Amino acid sequence: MSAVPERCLDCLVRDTALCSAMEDQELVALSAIGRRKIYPGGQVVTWSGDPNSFCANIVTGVLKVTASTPDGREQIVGLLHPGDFVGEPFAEEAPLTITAVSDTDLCLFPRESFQRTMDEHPRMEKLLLRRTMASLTQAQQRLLALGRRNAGEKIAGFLIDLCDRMAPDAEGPVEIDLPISRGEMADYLGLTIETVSRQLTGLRRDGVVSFEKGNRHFRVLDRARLEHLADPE
Amino acid sequence: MSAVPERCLDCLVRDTALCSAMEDQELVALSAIGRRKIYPGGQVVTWSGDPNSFCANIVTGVLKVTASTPDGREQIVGLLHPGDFVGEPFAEEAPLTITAVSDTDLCLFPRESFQRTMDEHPRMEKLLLRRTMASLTQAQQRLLALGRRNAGEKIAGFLIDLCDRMAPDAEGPVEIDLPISRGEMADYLGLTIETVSRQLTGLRRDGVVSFEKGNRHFRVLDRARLEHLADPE
DNA sequence: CGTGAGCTTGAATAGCTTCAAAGCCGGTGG
DNA sequence: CCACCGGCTTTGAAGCTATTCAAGCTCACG
Repeated sequence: MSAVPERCLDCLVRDTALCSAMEDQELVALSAIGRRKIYPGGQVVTWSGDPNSFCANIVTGVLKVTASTPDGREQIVGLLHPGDFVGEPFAEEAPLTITAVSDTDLCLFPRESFQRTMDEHPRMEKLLLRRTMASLTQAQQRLLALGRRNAGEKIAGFLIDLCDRMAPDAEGPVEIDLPISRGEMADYLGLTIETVSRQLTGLRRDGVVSFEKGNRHFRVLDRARLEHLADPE
Repeated sequence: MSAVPERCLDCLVRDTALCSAMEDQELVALSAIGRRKIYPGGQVVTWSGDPNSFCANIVTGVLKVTASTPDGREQIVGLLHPGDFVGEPFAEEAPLTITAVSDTDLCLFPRESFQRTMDEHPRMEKLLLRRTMASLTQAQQRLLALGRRNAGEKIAGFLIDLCDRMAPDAEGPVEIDLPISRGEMADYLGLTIETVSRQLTGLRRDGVVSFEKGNRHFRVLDRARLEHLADPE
């Protein structure tokens, strides 16, 4: 009988990824089929249309999930962070392209083995169901943003969401590092890079945010105003 | 010991709704907590923000699921048909507004009882997971449409999807009844009612579709062209 | 110090929306 | 059976927002 490997017991996401639904001794089953792999930033993890061989947990790093039109227009449909689950355990063909935004450490599972393991561990399956439901609700909120909000509202909403994720309970001015480039913000919000840039300089000019140490690092000076811009009534 | 009621055994969606994952004898558990209710077209089933008390299966009819901004802009994030599951079993508060588009017959379950029943019937839970994953993939494809496609592509794609749903394996000209109004198409595609109207007359003028017997009934004359308009390369 | 990728800024344009009015169609009542 | 009403839809003209195209800028890195 095999033991739970060290890489699981002291894993950074032991208590936030799907494995959090498992007792230590159950981890044997998952760890037996999982292996770690690091993808450098910019590298593609899965191409849309390829055979769908893997699922994964993110240990460190950020992934973007993208859909595109045949003529090359791109839409980022999701950004995934440490602890998040990656993939579609039931599709034969990968529906979307997945790319590492920064260097990313994944705990990979062959899709079919993962399905079997899930069958034997209902608590993990239940947790995956809850998370998938939550992802769906989030995607639905984003449908509203893409379909009905204008550029300013999209940008403000994006920054608010970032704050909530990075510093859920901060009071004063919040400092944030953007995980993605201007071009990726554009692909996330259904805008062009130029529109993103103009909206951000607008916010800076109005004193709502300030940028520092390069244009990836910024500070929210007036959160109330930002919230009002994101959701005007 | 109670028996499975007639309304379940000869239910129209016995083999397509979540119940299809259950043996006849298991249905006792579900039928014990479910009750049928008919909502007339136009009536709201759940308001976003209300306590999330119910889930349901659709027996007949069509529902729309909408999200809106505080100032009243609306986005249809999903259309649901007979056999589809409705609701979010894990949220305390309903995240979205659900409205009957046509007269709709629902098989309603109190949310908490439904959760318990699901715990005891893993096959049903598994089916719900599969369907939720599929809904997520569909929502992600719609994010691409809303974020990156123009009005003509949105309309063409919508009509193609309708054809695939209504007549998956038809060859010649397909006849379709639109389940929704122009205004609802606009809210589904992130457009205005006027733009939807203009695009549709454009398609008619170009001989791609024809409208008959009122503007809810149409015929696809040139599917190849419609597909090309939906996904140009 | 030079180079290049990523970002910003400006001007012109296109596409969708807004505002306004007229048309169509189904249902109701005379 | 026909006239009228009201909601939905179509059409037109004007306006505005975001895109496109084109420079120039910044900054990290060799």
